[in-house]
Amino acid sequence: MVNGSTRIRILDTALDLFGTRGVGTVSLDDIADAVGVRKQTVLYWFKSRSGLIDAVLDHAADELLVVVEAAIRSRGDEPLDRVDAVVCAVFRPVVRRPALLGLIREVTRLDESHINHLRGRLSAVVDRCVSYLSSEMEKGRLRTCDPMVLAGLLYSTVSGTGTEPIVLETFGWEPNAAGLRQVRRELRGFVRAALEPN
Amino acid sequence: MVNGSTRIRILDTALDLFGTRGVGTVSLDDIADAVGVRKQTVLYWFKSRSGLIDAVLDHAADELLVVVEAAIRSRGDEPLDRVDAVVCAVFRPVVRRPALLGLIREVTRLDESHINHLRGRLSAVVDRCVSYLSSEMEKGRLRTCDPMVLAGLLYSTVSGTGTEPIVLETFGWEPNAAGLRQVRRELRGFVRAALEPN
DNA sequence: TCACGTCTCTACCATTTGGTAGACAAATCT
DNA sequence: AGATTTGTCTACCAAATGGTAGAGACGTGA
Repeated sequence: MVNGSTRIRILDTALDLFGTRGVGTVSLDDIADAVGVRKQTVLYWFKSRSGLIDAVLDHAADELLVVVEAAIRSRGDEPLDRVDAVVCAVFRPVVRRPALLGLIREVTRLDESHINHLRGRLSAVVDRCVSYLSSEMEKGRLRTCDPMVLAGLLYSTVSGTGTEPIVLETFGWEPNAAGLRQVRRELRGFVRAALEPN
Repeated sequence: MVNGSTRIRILDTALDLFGTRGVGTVSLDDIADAVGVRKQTVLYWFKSRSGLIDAVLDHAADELLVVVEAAIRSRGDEPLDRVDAVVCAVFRPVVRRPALLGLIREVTRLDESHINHLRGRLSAVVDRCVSYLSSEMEKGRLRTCDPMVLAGLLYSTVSGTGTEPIVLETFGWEPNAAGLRQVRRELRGFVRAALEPN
């Protein structure tokens, strides 16, 4: 594996295509064409379509973990600020790499083995988030509710907002840089309001 | 078109398959097998795959509209109760017909023509929701923010929560009737907290 | 009875799919 | 130099895909 560049180009391209068009509707030929290579080269680097999917999920998890971990450690003690930092961190790929969250969202359409693969990669962060929310609730610094379900709700809100520009457009929103900034502002306000202690 | 039953069975089955597995990964053969009929029978009732997709989107929009319209008209004057009623209404299909919201969410993966088709069917309700939120904000009975984006956020939260049980499971949630009731309870609390006037 | 519209079927077809086998060139090692 | 490993390619293949053409079963009205 001296020459990693082709492998990585395939991984990147596959992530983009899987994330924007859905895993199930992207063929090996599509990926190969986009990379500028033959399908058999893809199958040289990844022994099957299924293996490629797992590798791409790993790739995506890596990218996401770096961003989230950094945000979790940042910014003071106040939980609302901390959550806000994570929301911003997860929202950043929406602009910089829209396919990333789109791919994570594809998990619903994958089969058990790929689901468990991805779960294994993300479970640590997920557990950390849930127990953090839980401890802050006990201290009365967040609205009291079920921390597990709350984490899921937060994920749904952020990921849904980031991955469904088409839905936002239906609601009358304009898909440009200014529009994106506004969505982020509203998203942050929404989450903050939903979490403030009673 | 004396015998509508085959047509409707195809429509229902296609909605379930499209909604749970994604439009792009379901073939005409899959649908035909599930209905217990040959692919050519499907192509008799719907002149092409693309035509079937539009028809299924109509079917889904019909189901959804009935539910939402009823909820909008229900329950007193207080906007938080009204929104709550709509949230519950949209959440009901999650239990009764999980594929319904899953299909709506597929809109991101469809091509322009199908997107516009669905948009046309839903725009009336969408506009109504946005202007309702807007007027209640002016009266100071909802947290003030951009009503369009807020509507999008609400949609993302409810639909994401309903269509991604797998994500919720990753957060440690248990997928049974009691779990669903709890998710609904938390979802309602979350939305209510996010909307309360400041 | 006969013609006609309705409905589902069998028989194909061209294209695309994931995957195998192996040729060939360039680099690397001995 | 010769042998081997690495990376990409061409040439295939069987299965599945969306779609066409048309046969035949069925009931209904004249």
